Amino acid sequence: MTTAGATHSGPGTVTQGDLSAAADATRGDLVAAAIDYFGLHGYQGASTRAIAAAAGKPMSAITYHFGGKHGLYLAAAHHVAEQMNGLFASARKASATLDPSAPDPQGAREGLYAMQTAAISMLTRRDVEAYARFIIGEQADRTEAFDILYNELMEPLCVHVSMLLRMASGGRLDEQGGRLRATMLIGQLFMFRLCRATVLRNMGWSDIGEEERVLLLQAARAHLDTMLESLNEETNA
Amino acid sequence: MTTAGATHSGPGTVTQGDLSAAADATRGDLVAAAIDYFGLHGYQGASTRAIAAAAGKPMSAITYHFGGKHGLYLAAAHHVAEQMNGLFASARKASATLDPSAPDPQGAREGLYAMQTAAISMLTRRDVEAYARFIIGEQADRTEAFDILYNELMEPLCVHVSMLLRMASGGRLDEQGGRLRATMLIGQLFMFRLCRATVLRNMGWSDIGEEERVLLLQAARAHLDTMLESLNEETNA
DNA sequence: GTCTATAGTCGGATAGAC
DNA sequence: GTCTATCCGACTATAGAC
Repeated sequence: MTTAGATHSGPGTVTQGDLSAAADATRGDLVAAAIDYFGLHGYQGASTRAIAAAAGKPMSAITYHFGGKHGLYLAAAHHVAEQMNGLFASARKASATLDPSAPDPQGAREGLYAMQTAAISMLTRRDVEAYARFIIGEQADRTEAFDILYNELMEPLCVHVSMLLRMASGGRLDEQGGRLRATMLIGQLFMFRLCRATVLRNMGWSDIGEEERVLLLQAARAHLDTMLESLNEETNA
Repeated sequence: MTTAGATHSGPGTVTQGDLSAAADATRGDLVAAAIDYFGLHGYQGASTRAIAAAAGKPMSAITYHFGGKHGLYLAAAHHVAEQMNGLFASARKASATLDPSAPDPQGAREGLYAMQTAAISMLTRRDVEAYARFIIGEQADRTEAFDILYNELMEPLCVHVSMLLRMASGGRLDEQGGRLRATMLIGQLFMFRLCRATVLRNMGWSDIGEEERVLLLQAARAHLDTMLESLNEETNA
């Protein structure tokens, strides 16, 4: 969503470029509000009135820009995938140069550490809370939005983690084993996002701050290390 | 919800006992339908009309028996906690006799295996799908239903797993460490329930059947074993 | 491109017959 | 206890002014 320095544009006083920039800003505001409301209240529970009001726009703006509630929902799904990928981008870049045909177990392990750190840093971000709930909501409905999220976000993420795991295990894991372990590793941390309220009360935490993130990262790393080492031992035995 | 052999009761032809039994059956049908609809569509997305229709009752039955939509929702929360506890009951019974003051690491480990097996067996049950989504929906709203689910289900479950973990680790885990690990262990498997659609597509599974459950249990056990062993090694070092 | 006003639908709650 | 009929509010979508 380019903001492009477009001020509020009176009719007839602006160039085409500014006009579409203003339209982009409107779309961006609507999508941001939409993710919040859809994530928190579900597709049906979120009203276009409330979303538009939160974005400071009239409801008819949704019809105009997205063709209706459903179109806005799909746009929100794309945005969620994009944002989440962005949050993982730097962690993935660190291990992007790894080549499956030239295994580097230690490099792969460090790539996994980076992914864990990135995941844990997301546990406190308020925007990610809405993203996560948006994703979960789709697991049951499985509309077009599910395909968007799966293809653009979940699949690439799982494939990457799975590849790192297989490389870090020195080839001890097959394709299926890698994907299974990747899912479990992701689930370990995802739990803290999805069941945040339960986890906070249960751990006696008031928030997931710096202190808690350190504890989590230590435990997550230790789990990963022991898992990889036990796999390697089996290989050596 | 006692079914108590109550047939359809015509007016004036039944005793009081049969009347309340029929009422119980009505309540039970409504609650069962409510969990389905609330779980799948959220609080707002589920309409009382649809719930009542699914239960074969008029909408006004909800007002009469539960005072309205909200009352039905709370009743559904109680039912979810009750049912989930029931599904874990036999696994918990196996380790209920363990006494923290007389540690039995091997017994505790077997208790954890039993809990893992119980959890994995839930991944295929359709009713548990609705339960799980019901629970997740509450993590954001945090209404009275959250307290019901937390106090009656999540808290006792986490405490039990945490106790088993601490005992199995030979006292190497402190209270906080036990709870943290318990959360992570639960999350590992919960992931397969919550993101079922994603996991199925990603693993190339069409369903989580006997074959898949075995794979999962093996991996989950292996994780638990390596975690416990690494904790014990640290103690011995 | 943006907004106001309006139409048509569906939601939950309630009253009252049986 | 159970059901039908009805009220009122909130929703999405749309038409049309600016």
